[in-house]
Amino acid sequence: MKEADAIKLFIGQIPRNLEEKDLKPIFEQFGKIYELTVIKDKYTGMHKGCAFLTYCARESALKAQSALHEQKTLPGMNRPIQVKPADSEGRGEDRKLFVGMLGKQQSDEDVRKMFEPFGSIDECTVLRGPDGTSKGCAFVKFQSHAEAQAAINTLHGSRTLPGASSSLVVKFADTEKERGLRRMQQVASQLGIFSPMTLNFGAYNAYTQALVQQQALVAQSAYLSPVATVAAVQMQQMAALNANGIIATPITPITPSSGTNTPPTIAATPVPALPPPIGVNGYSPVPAPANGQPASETLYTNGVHPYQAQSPAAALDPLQQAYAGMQHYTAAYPAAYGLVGQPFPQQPALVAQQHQQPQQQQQREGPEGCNIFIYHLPQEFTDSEMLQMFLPFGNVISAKVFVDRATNQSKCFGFVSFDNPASAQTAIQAMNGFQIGMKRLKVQLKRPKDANRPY
DNA sequence: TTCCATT
Repeated sequence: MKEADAIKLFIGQIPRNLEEKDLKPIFEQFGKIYELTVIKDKYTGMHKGCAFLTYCARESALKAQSALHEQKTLPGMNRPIQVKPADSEGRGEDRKLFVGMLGKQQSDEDVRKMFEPFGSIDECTVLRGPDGTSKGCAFVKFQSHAEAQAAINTLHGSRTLPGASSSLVVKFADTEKERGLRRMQQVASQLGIFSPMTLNFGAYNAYTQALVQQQALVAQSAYLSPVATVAAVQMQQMAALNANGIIATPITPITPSSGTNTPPTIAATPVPALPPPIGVNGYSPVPAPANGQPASETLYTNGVHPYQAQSPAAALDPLQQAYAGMQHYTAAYPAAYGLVGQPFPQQPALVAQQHQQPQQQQQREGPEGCNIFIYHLPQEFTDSEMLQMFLPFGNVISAKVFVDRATNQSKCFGFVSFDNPASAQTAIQAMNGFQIGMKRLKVQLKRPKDANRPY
């Protein structure tokens, strides 16, 4: 039926309204088709805009590739059709580079010229927005890993291009997994579940899993808007990542309620709506403390005692953190919070304090040495989330994210004040350099007001 | 400053 050395092709950039029967005529002209499958979402059945194609003859695949790949654009598509061996056919990894800090003016050709000396280039594309303006970065794929590595060695940081804010970045491009994680963060923040206690809990992961399955079912029944369907698909991707062990949490299968269920809400405030923990089985990524204290003592002290030096987050080597990426985020965040194994956040200490001091609405500063400055906060972090982030380290007097007056957008920095310097120091130790996504928090003592005016 | 999708 098919030759032993047949090649499975990946077909990309096909309109989502084209099914196998529509695609067949396009490809049949190059030979007899053994198998043609449009790739669909596992849960929603949504057409993903690409397909796999195997010809009976290897020769047909080669002919189709040279005749079609990047050669024509199907109706409704912005980019030319892709016809190339599927990833499963050979290795495609570790030879593609991400190039950052390009000037906005550099073209594909400019970039190609820069990288040509290091080897044979398979692809070279400057990333552009919808309006065609360069995003200041590019992908360059070499034929071999060694060539790509050579380019990194020579070019990375070698110079600063005109119009770029820092020196040239040349590194291996994100893997599929890393992309997935990035997307996950985006979705999480869009859904408003970015707050510290989300994503990190076993209970929440199980909850997410339940949501995913429900959403998928409901989406299939066409109850949901396209936006919600997309969300469901992305949630499913999150679950897939989860299942791949990136988030080291056991997943308990959920049987969705059948029949006349109301479409669940992906709520803006999911935390209070969380169901009881589901099948977490006491799993915790935090190692037992070495000091002989019962683990539960460590795990349940948030907001009650200042954090100890043995704080798992504080103990992490910053270099480890640099490579741990999102995994670090998911694993160490709850540790920093002392929240692992506890499904719901504690009563914030600030609430009680505000209660005691109802009149004082001012931003309160603690004494000198008690106030910390936090920079590189996630854009979507609010006062409350920052408060929660720092509660484990002591009594928080105030937590304020600075907001642009015109746009109401966070300026991504803020201040937290404690009632004693030790808490501030503990917070700095634990959270300075803490990685969230691709950024790291900068946490340091707030400068005294007159710091810049020595006299 | 991370893309267009890889059962």
